[in-house]
Amino acid sequence: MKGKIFIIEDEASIVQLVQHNLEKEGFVVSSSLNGNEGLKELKKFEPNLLLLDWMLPDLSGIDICKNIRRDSNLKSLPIIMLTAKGEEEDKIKGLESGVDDYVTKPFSFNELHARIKAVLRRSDPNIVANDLTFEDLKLDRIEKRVFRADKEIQLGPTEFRLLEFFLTNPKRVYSRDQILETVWPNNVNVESRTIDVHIRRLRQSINIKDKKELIRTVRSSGYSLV
Amino acid sequence: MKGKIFIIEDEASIVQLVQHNLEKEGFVVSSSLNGNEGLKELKKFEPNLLLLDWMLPDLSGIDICKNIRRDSNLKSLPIIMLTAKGEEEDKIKGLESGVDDYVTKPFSFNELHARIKAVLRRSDPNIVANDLTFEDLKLDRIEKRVFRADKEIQLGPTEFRLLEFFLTNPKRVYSRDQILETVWPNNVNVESRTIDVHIRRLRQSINIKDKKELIRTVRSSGYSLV
DNA sequence: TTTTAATGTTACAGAAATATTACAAATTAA
DNA sequence: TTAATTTGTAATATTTCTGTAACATTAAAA
Repeated sequence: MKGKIFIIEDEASIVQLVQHNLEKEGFVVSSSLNGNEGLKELKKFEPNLLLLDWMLPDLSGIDICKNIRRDSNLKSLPIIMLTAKGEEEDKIKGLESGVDDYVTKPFSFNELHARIKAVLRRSDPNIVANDLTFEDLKLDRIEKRVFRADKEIQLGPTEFRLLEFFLTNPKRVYSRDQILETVWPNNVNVESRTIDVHIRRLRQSINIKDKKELIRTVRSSGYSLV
Repeated sequence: MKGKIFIIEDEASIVQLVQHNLEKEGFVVSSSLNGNEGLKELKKFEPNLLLLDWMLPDLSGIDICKNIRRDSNLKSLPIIMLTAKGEEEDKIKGLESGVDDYVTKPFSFNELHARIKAVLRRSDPNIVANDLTFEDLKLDRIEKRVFRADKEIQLGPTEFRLLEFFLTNPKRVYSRDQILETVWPNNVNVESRTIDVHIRRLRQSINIKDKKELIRTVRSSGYSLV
């Protein structure tokens, strides 16, 4: 069971696409095209997460949000809001009124999916897969622990994110730029060579003598997990 | 380069979502919200594939289709049509008028993506494939690995690119100049004879005893995969 | 056959990419 | 605050790759 998601969004085509994709991912999904009805159905449906459009014909997203936070049964329902490009003020209002995250339209499904997983991971950990494994390597996202051959390994924050990144797509070769984009916070400028150093640190931590090297260097291309 | 895709579809939200997702996948995408303009832009854009809505405000999908098939430059342009649920008759008409495949709304992006790859693989194979194979030779572009008869082979960066190049058009004979242009980074000046050396290195790596030579020398013309 | 042009082979020096180390600044914990 | 940890970079070491030149071999032409 992957959890239940409710969508309140007035653009039918968006609802269809998102709903279809989420169902393919194993979520149980229900939706409503307007705010007032949505609120009612929502209470019956008891979702684990709500996708909420910010611009609705009847009720505004902020009203729905407040309404939910006032309701003791829904108080802790995670909400991801869908905003149109440039509605920066709304984002701020949204975050103030208790929204957990936001996604700007147009968004790719992958982007939305990643946000949903991230939010669910915080609020409802056993709904989402939290363990990444590869061979005798295991990474627990909840407890932030890493094991090699059942022995716990201590990693610094950056090395943890780096390994987490590699584990989401083992074997695939990533360039330094790709690694930088994904593993480092946005708009941070670090030398591309810096990655070599972190790779070195990660290698040192996860390598066990007599066990094979897990990180492969692909000259002129990047690195991958092997 | 993954290829260029043009979209003619009047629902802006669908266009946005599909375009965004396709661009994330590495395609170059352009689009138009109506038929007449679309046809014009299409000719300028020169896509590898067209996504065509069947219900447009001005021109019908079938008209566009016929128009395209009549144009000698666009004759072989692969078309995937987007139909609403239950327009079965249209599908038949569509296939008769030269559509390559169709997708029924609402569709998941993955579904669409799969269709696109399938159609492109037929029409324009080297745009989409990540695995290149020829006889018992296999090159994986994602993992950057090469196998001969299921045995992994280690190649340097240049030899890898060289083999990748040959694999996109096996059997075809390439002159040294053509090889140089494509395999070497632009505005690099290397002796044409240098290629002989790399060919030699590649041969040494991919040849297995008792197996036939895979690279053929065509005296005074160049080399090819055989 | 001899000659000639094209390709094959080899070795090697410089270039390029990566690995390693050390350290100071920044961040976090105590 | 001090101490400990983490980070990014620069400097240096090491490894691997590249291009070329010199010489060898082969195939076609004369």
